[in-house]
Amino acid sequence: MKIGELAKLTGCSVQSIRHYEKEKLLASLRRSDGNFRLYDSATVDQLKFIKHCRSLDLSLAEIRQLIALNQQPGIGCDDVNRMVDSHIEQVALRINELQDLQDKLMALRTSCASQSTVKECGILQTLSVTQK
Amino acid sequence: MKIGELAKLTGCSVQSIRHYEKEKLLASLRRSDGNFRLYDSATVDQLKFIKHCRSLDLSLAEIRQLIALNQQPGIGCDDVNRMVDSHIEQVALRINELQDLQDKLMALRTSCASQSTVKECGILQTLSVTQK
DNA sequence: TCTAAACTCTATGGTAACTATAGAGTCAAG
DNA sequence: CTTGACTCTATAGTTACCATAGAGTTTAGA
Repeated sequence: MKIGELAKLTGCSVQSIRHYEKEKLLASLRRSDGNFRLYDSATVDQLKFIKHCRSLDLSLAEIRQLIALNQQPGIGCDDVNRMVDSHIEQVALRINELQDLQDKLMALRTSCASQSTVKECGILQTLSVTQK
Repeated sequence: MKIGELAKLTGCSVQSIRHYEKEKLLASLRRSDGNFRLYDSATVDQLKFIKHCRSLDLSLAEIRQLIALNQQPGIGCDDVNRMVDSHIEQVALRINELQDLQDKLMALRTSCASQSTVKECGILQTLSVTQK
């Protein structure tokens, strides 16, 4: 099949697929006489794997690592566990950051009564004050 | 004062300051005979304002808007409120996304017993399965 | 006075994971 | 045999910077 059909089957955009190839996440492939990329059902599965990983916000570099690990069935999978653990940690950190941010934004929001003018706007005044 | 001192006083990097200038967040300025940028204490305040906004994750475009609004003291500040509200909404959305992600990652993590091999790794198996 | 260190300048390329575009070539149907 | 749909490569854009190169400026010490 050609790239357009692969895209439809997996829900990836054509450009993403070419991007993954450039980033070496998709195995080297055959080309038609007219230089079109040709794929088979194995590629569909590979791409779905990648898409699943991306939906978990794993980076392309991490996915590349997982693919490499996957090709050494015999070795221990501690590395896989470590990657997922560290990813969970990153996400937790980011959630905390965003919650702090949310608190600050809410506080800021209460500082301006609507119907006020820019001159008296508590938000702009607050933003002009040096942070602690 | 020159850019290095401004950077020290505000905690911004020299490059950031030059970047803000290019993005028209800092007013046009004087230059020394040797073409060095020269600043005064008003710039320190402007830059602190910008830094405060950035700490709230406002984009440079949003900050540019706030600065423009700030220069029209008489008009209503509904636009300011709207910006902050929409920002709060964006952050809330992102937090929800990340929490969903966190749940998925935790579930994934439980699918692999440590001491397993890659071949049997529940994580890799799970990732290979098509998503709902 | 000379010189070396510290500072500044502009311009450019890199980051992440794509999207969008241009300009050209390929293929299938009517 | 042509038109439209598809594909190709290469390039620029997104965001808010950071890093670097290569050049010029300033300042402090010898």
